[in-house]
Amino acid sequence: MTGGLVAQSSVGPRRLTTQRQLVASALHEAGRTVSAAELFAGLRGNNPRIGRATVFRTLDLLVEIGLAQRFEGDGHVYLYTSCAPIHHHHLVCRVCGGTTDIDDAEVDALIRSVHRRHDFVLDHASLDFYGTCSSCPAAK
Amino acid sequence: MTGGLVAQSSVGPRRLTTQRQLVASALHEAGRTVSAAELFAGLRGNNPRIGRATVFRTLDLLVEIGLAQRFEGDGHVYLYTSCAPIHHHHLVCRVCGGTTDIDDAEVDALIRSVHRRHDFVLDHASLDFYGTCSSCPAAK
DNA sequence: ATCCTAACTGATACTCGGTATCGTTAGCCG
DNA sequence: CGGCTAACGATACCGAGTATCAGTTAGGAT
Repeated sequence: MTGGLVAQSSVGPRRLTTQRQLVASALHEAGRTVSAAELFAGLRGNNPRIGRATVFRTLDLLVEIGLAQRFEGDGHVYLYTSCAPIHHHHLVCRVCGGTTDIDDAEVDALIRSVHRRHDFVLDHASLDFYGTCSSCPAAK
Repeated sequence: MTGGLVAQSSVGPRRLTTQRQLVASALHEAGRTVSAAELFAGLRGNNPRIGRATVFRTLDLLVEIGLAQRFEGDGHVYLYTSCAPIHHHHLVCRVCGGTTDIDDAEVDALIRSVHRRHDFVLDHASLDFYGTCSSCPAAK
């Protein structure tokens, strides 16, 4: 693994601040997809001295270095989930916000097939699927 | 086919207004994914008497009756494309905005497989893929 | 240990896509 | 034609995300 909260030459040094640790651990402890606003509200509850902008900035950073993944939420909201810094695909439940990893091979087969048949390069980052997991009522 | 611009009992009568025809034809003539704002700007150029809210309302309506499809744009923007009122999946090029239909069978196989293996009901509406088509430089 | 500097922060103002409201306009059925 | 009411345009509003900026602080240099 090459990244982390403290890194790296080409973009300038990064600093491990308490706010960043707070955001990262809050995201990790959530254990499901959460919105930036949700995370901010939770963090404010415990520690009033953290700014809204900082939460957005830190989430961007976490995504950039691969410690979080960003999803499209329903109403123009970004949702985030903590994840290992290797690429994989997700099933995202629209009801409970839970995520499940998908077998890469399955999806990669589709990607190859699509590429072969349509001359189209899929953007892996967006290959996440949305639906309802079995333990949720089909609310909506 | 059961829907159209003029329909239907259970939700009350719908009216075929000039604005709706304008929006629908503008979307159809675009021949690619467009944002509501883009569509609004184009329509205003030709006909100053059309409201922003009407464009949003009409696009919602078109999606509802199946004459348009909504995609997640990049920065919390909805993108729309005109389409036949039957369900199918798309490849959406992030560079040129073009769309290509995907063979349903291919995707349905993945859906079935995912459902069998993960107890997860995929929401068909969101099964659109984003990437770069072969005729676009990999800008970004 | 302390100093220095630039990365980082919180507060706040802003942008902008989408929605709600409301008085007016105009389909469509009789 | 006349009336009912869906749909309209203008405008105010909302809320997520971004930009700005003066103050703060991590962390390497001394």
